[in-house]
Formats: sequence, C-alpha cells, structure tokens
Amino acid sequence: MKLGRPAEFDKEAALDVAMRLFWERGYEGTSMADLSQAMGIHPSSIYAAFGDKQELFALAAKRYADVPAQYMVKALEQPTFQGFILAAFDNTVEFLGSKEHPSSCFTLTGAISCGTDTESAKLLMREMRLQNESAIKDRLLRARKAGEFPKGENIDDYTRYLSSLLSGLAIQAANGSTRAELKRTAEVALRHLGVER
Amino acid sequence: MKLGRPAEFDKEAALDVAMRLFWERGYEGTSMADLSQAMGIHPSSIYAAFGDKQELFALAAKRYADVPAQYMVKALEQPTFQGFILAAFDNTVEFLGSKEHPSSCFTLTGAISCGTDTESAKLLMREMRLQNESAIKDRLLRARKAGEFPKGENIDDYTRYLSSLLSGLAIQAANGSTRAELKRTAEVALRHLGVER
DNA sequence: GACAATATGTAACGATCGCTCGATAATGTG
DNA sequence: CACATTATCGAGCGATCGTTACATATTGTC
Repeated sequence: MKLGRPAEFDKEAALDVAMRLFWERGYEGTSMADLSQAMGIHPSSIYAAFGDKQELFALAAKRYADVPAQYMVKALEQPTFQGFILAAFDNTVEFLGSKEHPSSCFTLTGAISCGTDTESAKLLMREMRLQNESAIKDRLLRARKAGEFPKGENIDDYTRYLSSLLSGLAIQAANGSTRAELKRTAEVALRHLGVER
Repeated sequence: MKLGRPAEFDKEAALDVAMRLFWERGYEGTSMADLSQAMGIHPSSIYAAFGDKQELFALAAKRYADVPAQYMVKALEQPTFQGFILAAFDNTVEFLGSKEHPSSCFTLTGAISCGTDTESAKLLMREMRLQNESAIKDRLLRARKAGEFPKGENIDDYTRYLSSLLSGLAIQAANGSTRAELKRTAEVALRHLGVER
C-alpha cells in the first residue's frame, strides 16, 4: 500500500489542464500562478507532483502526444498509402477545426521561439515536430515497399513536403481559418497531390 | 532646426537590432533589458524614442515588413502568374535558408501564442500574416484577369493553399531544414502546382 | 496511539519584469 | 550667456516571475 497522505487531485486531469493552458498561451505565456489556479493545486503541490515548470511542460507535451495528437497516429496506421494521405488531411482538418481545444498545434504554439533561458522548451517542441516527420517518413517507406509510393518521388523530399503542408494548415488554423476553409484548402492539396478520394 | 540634445544612436539601426532580437526570441522571450543592451541604449532612452515595449515591437514588425520581407513583394511584382509563383518559392527558400538572420519568419516567431496580457503582439503577427495572404489573393485576381490563373481553381482556396505552403516552409526552416532541403521541398511543391520552370 | 511518509496551505524568498523619476549633459535660439 | 529643449544616465519603482521553507493535515504501518 502507498504510504502518506493521498493527493487530492487526479494527476491526469491536472495534466490535461496544464496541457491546455500551455497549448493556448505557450510556455512563456503561461505562469506557474496561472497553472496553479487553473489546475486547482497550490504551487508547492505542483512542484512535489510534477517537478519544476520545464518538467511540467514536458509532461504536458507527452500528454498531448498521447491523447489529442493520436489523430495522426490513426492516419499513419491506415493500411494503404492513399488511405494514409486522405486520413492525414481529413484528421488534421477535423483536429484543427475543432472548437474543443485551441485551433492550432501544441508543437507550434507551445514554443516556437523563446528567451535564452527557456530554450529547452523550444527544443522539445522542435524535437516533437521532427519526430512526427520521422513517423511520416517511416510510413512512406512502408508504402514504397508495398509499391504504392508514387514513382519518381523522393522519400525525404515527399516527407518534408507533407510535413510542410500539414504545418501550413496549422498556421492557417492559427490565422483563424474555419473548419470549412481548412477543408477546402486540404482538398486543393489532395488534388495537387494526385490523391483521389 | 531641431532643438535639444541630439540622439546618439541611429534610429533605424537601433530598430534593426530590436527587430532581430524579437525575431530570434519572440515578444515574450525578449526583455527590455536585453533590448537595451543589444541596442546600446538605456531603457529610458528607448521609451523616449520608441514608446513602450508593445510600440517598439510594432515598429520592429513594420521595419521587418519594410526591409527583409520585401522578398515577397518582389515576387508579387513579377509580371506573369508563373513568374510570381516561381519567385514566391525561390525567394522564400533563399530567405529562409539565409544565415544572415533567424531561419524563420518574424510573423511566426514574433508571437504565435502568448499570455493574456500580451495578446496584442500575437494579434499583430496574425494581422501581418493575413495581410500577406490578402496580397497573394490580389495577385491571383490580377492573374485571373490576365487569363493566367488555372481554370477550375477557386481564388480563395488557392490563396490559402499557397499561404499554407509558404508558412509550411517557414516551419520547415524553424525545424532546421537546410537551404538545399528547403529548395527540394519547394521543387516538389512547384511540380505539384503544375508550374514549370 | 506513536511514528514515518506524503500532501496541503501559507508565506515569502531573490530575481527579473516593464517602466519611470530626477539629475545631468548637450544642443539651438535669443 | 541665459534659456528652452531634448537625450542620457543611474537608481529604483511596484509587480510578477519561478521556486521554496515550514508548519499543518491526512494517510498506512507498527
């Protein structure tokens, strides 16, 4: 059995609140006081449970990857290349167009630039974006083995191109594009990609 | 003649330094102390010359639009639609791949998210991104009048699509893509756009 | 019930934040 | 030279930053 006084809060629920706040305001735009109030936990308890701000941010980022960002994993798991591409755009549009959470990607809004003393947050976000790109590349390699990858295309170039398109949609969403507009933009991209529905 | 003691610094040069710092570290990541030291001007003189931090940021953003961001204006001024598209991607690649300045776009790194008390910086960046999009749309309208715009495409959708692609390249650059990689990514985009060199 | 262990809550730490006051220095005007 | 005007400079304002110390409360174990 676990010794000592039990925590009065649910750890995952509290992390969800922190994730949401970092997602909306970014690492530097979110203060520990903000987090304490939103999570309903006193600062000292946050430090005891999650460590310092950087560690809390890393945990919130991991929570993001594990839950909301699964839309991309779902796309990557599609059995065919065409299914993957379609799902990647469809799921991204649905995700970015949702009103249940901030209209952009945590890995962009969390920290895209920062002061000299908080670079680790920026580097973590970049690492997550690159990891996403790496997952796309793996999926394309699998498609090539299956003979589905377009002839004449280079895997690395195509990976960066897809990553650019999806990042671009996230910026569009941050610019205020509605779900319908995102959908139309994605349809243009799909048509130019030569992927039929 | 101008009365009083003359300023000891060049206003545009000082703004360039501020622009550079905001570009690298973002609005929230750049402190007035950082700015004061980098610009070589004491805080009180900065306030006297440029106003508060928000005003300085707005001036730095305007300076960005007037000088480094002219690469996009140059592209928009190309006489033909094809010339515009090619120049848009070529100039963007060259800009993002340059080592003379931060490897991304001020309008993204300046402020993509922020705390509740600094939203005006974020809104200014969004406004600038939307203004850029608006300029692209105007160029496409001109192309349609000239009969150069691809049949079957919608102007608004195509505008957002182009904006997405170019924003996506900026994220790629922020991810650490080299100039050569950006170039290759842009070539894939151009090929899918159906624009021949 | 004594005790170890863990969580909570209060209060505050030193540092940094954006910003400003007041004295001093340097200019053109009369 | 006297004066108005503007810039520079040192010092420091109140507020907030991330973080922590410490006393108190609540648990399981013995």
